[in-house]
Amino acid sequence: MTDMTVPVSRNTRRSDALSRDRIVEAAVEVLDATGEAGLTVRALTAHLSTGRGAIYHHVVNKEELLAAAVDEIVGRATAAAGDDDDPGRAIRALALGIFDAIDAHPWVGTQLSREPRQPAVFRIWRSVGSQLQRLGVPAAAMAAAGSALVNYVLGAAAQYAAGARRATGDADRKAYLATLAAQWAQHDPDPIVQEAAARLDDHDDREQFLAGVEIFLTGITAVAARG
Amino acid sequence: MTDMTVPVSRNTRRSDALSRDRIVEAAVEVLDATGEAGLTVRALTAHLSTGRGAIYHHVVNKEELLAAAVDEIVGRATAAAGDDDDPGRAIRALALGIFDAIDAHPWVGTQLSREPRQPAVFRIWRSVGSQLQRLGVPAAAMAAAGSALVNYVLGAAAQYAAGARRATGDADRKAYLATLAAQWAQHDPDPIVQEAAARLDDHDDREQFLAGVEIFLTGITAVAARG
DNA sequence: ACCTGAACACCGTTCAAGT
DNA sequence: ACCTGAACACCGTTCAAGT
Repeated sequence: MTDMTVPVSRNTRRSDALSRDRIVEAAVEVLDATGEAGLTVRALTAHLSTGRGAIYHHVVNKEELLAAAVDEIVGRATAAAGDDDDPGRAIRALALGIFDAIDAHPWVGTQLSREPRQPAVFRIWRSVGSQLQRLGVPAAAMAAAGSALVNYVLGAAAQYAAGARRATGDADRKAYLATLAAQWAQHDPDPIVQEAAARLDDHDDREQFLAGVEIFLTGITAVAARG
Repeated sequence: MTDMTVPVSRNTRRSDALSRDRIVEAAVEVLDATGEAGLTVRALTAHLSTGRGAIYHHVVNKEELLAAAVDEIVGRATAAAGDDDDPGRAIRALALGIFDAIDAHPWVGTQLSREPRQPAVFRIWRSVGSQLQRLGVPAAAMAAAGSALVNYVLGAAAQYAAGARRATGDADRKAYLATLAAQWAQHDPDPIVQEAAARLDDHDDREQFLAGVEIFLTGITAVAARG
């Protein structure tokens, strides 16, 4: 069993005033160290060495806190990938940035698809929309194109997050996929499932995620051209 | 004289043995009536008029129970939409079947994207895979095509579920989308967001979901042809 | 074998009381 | 104003005890 305890803050500057930003930062640390289930108000107050009620002085409730933590990570990812001259490359970079953020912080993937009205989702919509516009997608097709890409990215995020949750790093992920493939193959005699399982066993899901983005880009270009 | 024997309970099914199927059926009823948060072991035992521990005689834990409830609904949806001669039409029907199932049972949408290793997700993979095969997607492209489509459907499922959770029926959903659009527009001055919000206000999300399926089908066909 | 329901080890959130 | 921590109203799960 791995030790799941969160290290107590290096130096108890209890005299610092608590703030929303400090609480969100602490939430990210607790989530990274112990996962979604590990973020309890009690764990958070222990990490900040304060009382439970103090949290509620700066944050409405746990849901809002989680949304803020997700937005923190997604904000970094979208900011890091926005400055490519070619909009197609910018979209691939944006998608990969989100993928890698979820690989590093699996709780982000799960939380992103739980609530469409959260800041982080607005942020993704905005980035996707601006790149699709630069790509030349006409206004009439924008809503369909944007939601197709956003839904794909969020769907993939949630699915891959389950793998990343159990296994971070390349080797671990390969092992996870092998197990998953075995489970599928055992669970279902259908030849298509068997085939998919066999391929799952030795593919790179980061590459597969990108292949999906490629399919979308090809589709949106063709649909926009004939629409 | 009237018969004075008071029936202990009109619900004589109490004497029926409890079974896994009966428990799953009851879980679906509780979920439909009170939503995800309403499915507690206590509520379920009340609905079945039994003790808490009895549940654990037939079901491993709450997570497995939820997965079984989701599979029940998704099973009906995939069965209803599998017999079209044209694989393209069959895929659209399959996607719409899942969309409508989530509209009627919003908790399905949220739960589907939470765990890739659940029976309902296998089921969707299987249906999608078999139709893509009939569509002529070569084996080498199958994993990418399948995961693109499945991830899109699951991502959309989760996003639309949030709308359906608050508003079932056409009029309510329109009202929800109008509120969401207003919230976006207020939250963000970016012209692209403003544009998206304006369109969100008067579109049909069922139609938009289908437009996304169309984009992916077009992309898959084009990529498979040149691959 | 199947079921019961009290007990256990947790939750998020509130609020009178302190500084 | 900001913080504390006991108290409240819940959870899912277990298990000795009953039939």
